[in-house]
Amino acid sequence: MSDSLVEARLGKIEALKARGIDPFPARVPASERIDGVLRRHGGLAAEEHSGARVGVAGRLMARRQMGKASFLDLRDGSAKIQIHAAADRLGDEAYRGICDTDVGDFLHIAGEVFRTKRGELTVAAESWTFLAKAIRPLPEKWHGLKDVELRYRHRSLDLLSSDETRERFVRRAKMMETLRSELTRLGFLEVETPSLHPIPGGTTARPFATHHNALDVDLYLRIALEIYLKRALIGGLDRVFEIGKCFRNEGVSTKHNPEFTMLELYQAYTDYEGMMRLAESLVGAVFQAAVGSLVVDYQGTRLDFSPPWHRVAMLDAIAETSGLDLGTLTAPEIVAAAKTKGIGVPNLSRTQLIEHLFDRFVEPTLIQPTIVTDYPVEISPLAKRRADAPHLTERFELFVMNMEIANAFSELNDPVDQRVRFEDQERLRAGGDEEAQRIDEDFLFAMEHGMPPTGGMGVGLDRLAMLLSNSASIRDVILFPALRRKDEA
RNA sequence: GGGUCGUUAGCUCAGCCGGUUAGAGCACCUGACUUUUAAUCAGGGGGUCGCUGGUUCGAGUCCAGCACGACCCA
Repeated sequence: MSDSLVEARLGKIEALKARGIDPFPARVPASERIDGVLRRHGGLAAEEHSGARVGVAGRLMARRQMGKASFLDLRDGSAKIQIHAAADRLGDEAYRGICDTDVGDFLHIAGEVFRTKRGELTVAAESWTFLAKAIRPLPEKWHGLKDVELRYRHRSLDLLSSDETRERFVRRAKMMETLRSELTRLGFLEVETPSLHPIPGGTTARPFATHHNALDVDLYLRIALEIYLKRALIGGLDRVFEIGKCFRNEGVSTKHNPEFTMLELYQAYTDYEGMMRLAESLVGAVFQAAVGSLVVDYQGTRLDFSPPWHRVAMLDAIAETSGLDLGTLTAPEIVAAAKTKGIGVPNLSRTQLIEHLFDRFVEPTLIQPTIVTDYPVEISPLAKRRADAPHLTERFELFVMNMEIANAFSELNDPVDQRVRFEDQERLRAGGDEEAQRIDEDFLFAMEHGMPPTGGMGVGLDRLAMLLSNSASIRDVILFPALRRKDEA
């Protein structure tokens, strides 16, 4: 087994100790990040010596040994640099010591920066220090980890051996940084709200349930950030946002992870039209920062995020794609109309039929960024009704590549209507719909003291990160995605 | 939940129609080598072929079940 490799490495640890060298020292000689060294000495010509001494610390990634001299590749979190170790410069004992290190170990190297005749910027080691020992070999240096299961289960190794994987998470970090700086610039305040909710609210989804022993109450991991953020907004924090994990006890797929990251923001004195403009500008800023362009390739499809995005009302989109003009048709009339067009549909409520037809005909067509507006009131219990069509709401969802990326409303701020909506949801729950929302009296109590007209939006950041990093699966943009437990032994 | 495919050394992969002791490259060990960069050259060690059962004179290979994963579908 691999144990022979591990045992050999453990033997090296003992050998280091026997020579009085700590294989895991706490102190590190002065060092600077490798990218800084590369930048500062980038102007050196081939075979030119800088005369400058530097200290660098990092992981040994490769070794090319030629007897009494070796080239090593040392990498830190910023970059990689070549080290030249030679017996005549280091002395025989130090050279033998550095030859005894393994790829994967951490070393500190001090020496002069020069450029080799082949043109590679290199540190000519004058002294070195052991920083930490690795007792298992790194993945294959050229192919890295190809088995996706290993990549997800052992992400540290994937990150070490794949520049593409690193780049995905760099882009994700730029996305987060840009969202925070843009929203802050616009006067939004970042807040944190509870993850443990007595009533899982803000959307329809199955929650994870847990129990607080000391308080002896059942609690749920949040499925959305919405309700508490609106309570903060009612309190006068009238431009707020939160970036946080939400949890849904549902299936796992290339587009779903049971815990995922949401951005939710609420802005008083605007509406869903304002949210459309904000979505365009925020997403644009993110693409500009992380990719440098509003036009990107995603899995072979060219996506153009330049504003304004296509906008279409839900029922219009259904009419365009299915040929079914639902108008004010009742559910049985819709089923009949579908039949005359040769479309078989299940026997559902009017709203469920709308959702069904949308999923079946419209969603597959939504490739370029598209804002779908005017959702039925029954499935939008927290959104304001359209004044001219009270069965519809001022709500939109952003779709890209058939994926729902964002969801936004003119927020319902009428506490009387909000109570009616909750009661409608409770009726659905009583009728067996486990995901229907529940009356939240604390939320209503706050709203009853007055809530300003508000636009709010939620953005699925993992999916946005997929688009930014050309990732086919949500697992590629989550460092440690949910996987089934694999029993050892 | 259903279908298809996959699982062989630490990693990347071969392994044909079921037939001797399961191979290669990287990594590792030994030796040579002072400008290499997937260094090179010579030699060596390393395997519960995912797990369990079945068919067979004989199973990495065929069959069934299970586990894990990927993709597609609901």
